[in-house]
Parts: sequence; structure tokens; C-alpha cells
Amino acid sequence: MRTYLRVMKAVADSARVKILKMLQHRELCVCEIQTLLRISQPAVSRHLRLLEDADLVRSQKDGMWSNFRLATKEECNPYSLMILKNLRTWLEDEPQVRDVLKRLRTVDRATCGPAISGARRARAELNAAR
Amino acid sequence: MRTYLRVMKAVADSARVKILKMLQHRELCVCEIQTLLRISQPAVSRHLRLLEDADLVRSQKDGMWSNFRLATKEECNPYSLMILKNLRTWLEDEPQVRDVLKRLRTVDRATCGPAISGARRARAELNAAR
DNA sequence: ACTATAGATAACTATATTGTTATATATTAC
DNA sequence: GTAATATATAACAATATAGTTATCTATAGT
Repeated sequence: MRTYLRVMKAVADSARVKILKMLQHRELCVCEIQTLLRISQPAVSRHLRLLEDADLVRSQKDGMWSNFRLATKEECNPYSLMILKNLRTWLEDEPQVRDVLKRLRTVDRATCGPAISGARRARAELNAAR
Repeated sequence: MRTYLRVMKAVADSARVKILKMLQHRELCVCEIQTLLRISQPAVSRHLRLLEDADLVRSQKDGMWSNFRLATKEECNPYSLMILKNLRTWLEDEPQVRDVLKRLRTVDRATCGPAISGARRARAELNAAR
């Protein structure tokens, strides 16, 4: 029951479904997902942890980045397996999903946080000037 | 998305899964479910409303009673259809489910609320005495 | 060593969910 | 009509969830 509920709760959230739909197209790092969902980075991290705890996604560290991908058949539990299988066709016409998938093509980790980077750079320069 | 989330949220709760598992065996009225889950009658009513809103169950009034049953294929949406199909095999070995199903055989609407009935009767008699 | 960046975690706030009790509605039996 | 019963709804309390900001860790580049 615990596993079952973990999976169902994990997929009963629009942000997390969007993440799963995005991962159907390619691996993503946290900052890319953040850019696409327009929510804070800690929020993304928590969503990803819940998805990973439910055996819906897996992550791998690659230097500075954590890359997330859908779990393979072997990595799934019965519940996550069924969900991932069905989500391949479900919600394809959902506007919110389409929007995110469209923007997915324009995002990559190199261009993730230019606004934030700029602000931090400015702050750092200010600090350096004192 | 709204329909999808409604279904997933509906099945992401242990009380509601138990209700669905019970309904695999037979139709039930609210008071029978209340007896089996050992929660308050209003709580049962709300769970049932959420399940019905998600096209997982249907109800029919029969005099004083509301009988609930699983939705038919025709009454389902794509998400509830898949869930009901899978729940036929899922969680069969879950202790909590087994316990409820075992007690299901001993419950019927005639023997639902004897304790409550007694209390109400007593109160009514008191009121009458004044 | 210093700075910038990616990500995780902690602390907190806002909202949603689930349960309760009290009450209203509806049907049945007298 | 009155009483009893089944269910639904309203109002509220407790808990869970999802978001935020602040902070910590780790890696990469200089």
C-alpha cells in the first residue's frame, strides 16, 4: 500500500506530470526543469525527489548537474510501470503540457539562469568593490 | 488535465482505495462502508463523492439508501478505466485490504448502526418524557 | 584560494485535504 | 404528524502538501 500510495500521490500533481511528460522527450537537469515550470529550484528538487521515491524517475550526477530521466522497466514497481506506460499517450493534447513541450526545444542547461546569473554577478561585483 | 488529476487524487488515498476494492465484490451503501472503514459517515460520504466525481463509482438511490458500485466501462473516462482495470489485481495481498474484505462478508445494511440506533432511541425517549 | 553555478536541505507560509461534530434533508414506519 | 434511519452538507480542527526564501554543499573555472 505504501508503494502504491507513493506512486499515486506522485502523479496526482500537475507540476510532476509535466516533468514526466518532458522527460519522455529527453533527460533534463534541475535548472532546465525550473526554467520550464517557472517555479523555484527547491520546489523542483522536491518534486523530483518524490518522483524518484516513487520509482518514476532516476537521476545521475554529472559533475555539477543532476540529470533526471524516466525509470526503465526494470527500475519500476508495478504501479510506476503502469503509469509511465499510460502517460506515453495520456495528456498529449493538454495545452499546459503542449506549452511546456514546445518551450522544451528552446531550453538547455547552458542558458538556464542568465537573469539570475546577471543578478549574482552584479552583487558579486558590488561586494568586490567595497 | 482536470479529469486526470481528479482521478489520480481520488485513488491516492487509502480509504478510497479500500472502498474501490470492496466494491469489486459487491454494491455497498454508505453505512456499510462506514462500518467497514470505521470512520464517520460524513467522511465516507465525501470519499464517495470524490470517487463519483472521478468516474470511478456510480450511485443509485434505493429508498433510504444510496447504493454505490464501480463505474462501468461506458461510464469511465480513460484514466478511471485504466485504474479500475488495474486495481482488479493490485493490492490483493495488502493486509489492510484483506482485513476489510474479510469483514465485508459479515456486514449488511440491516446490522449497520445498532449502537447509534440505541443511543438515538434513548435520547428520543428522554425527550418524550419531558 | 576565490568565485560562480547547480543542486539539496531547512525553515517558514499558504493552501488543500481529511477527519470530526452538528445540522439539514429525505424516506420509511407507526 | 411523529419518530427513526440513511445520507448529505456545513463548519471547523488537525494534518499534509506545495510553494517561497535563506542557507549549505559540491563542482568547475580562474
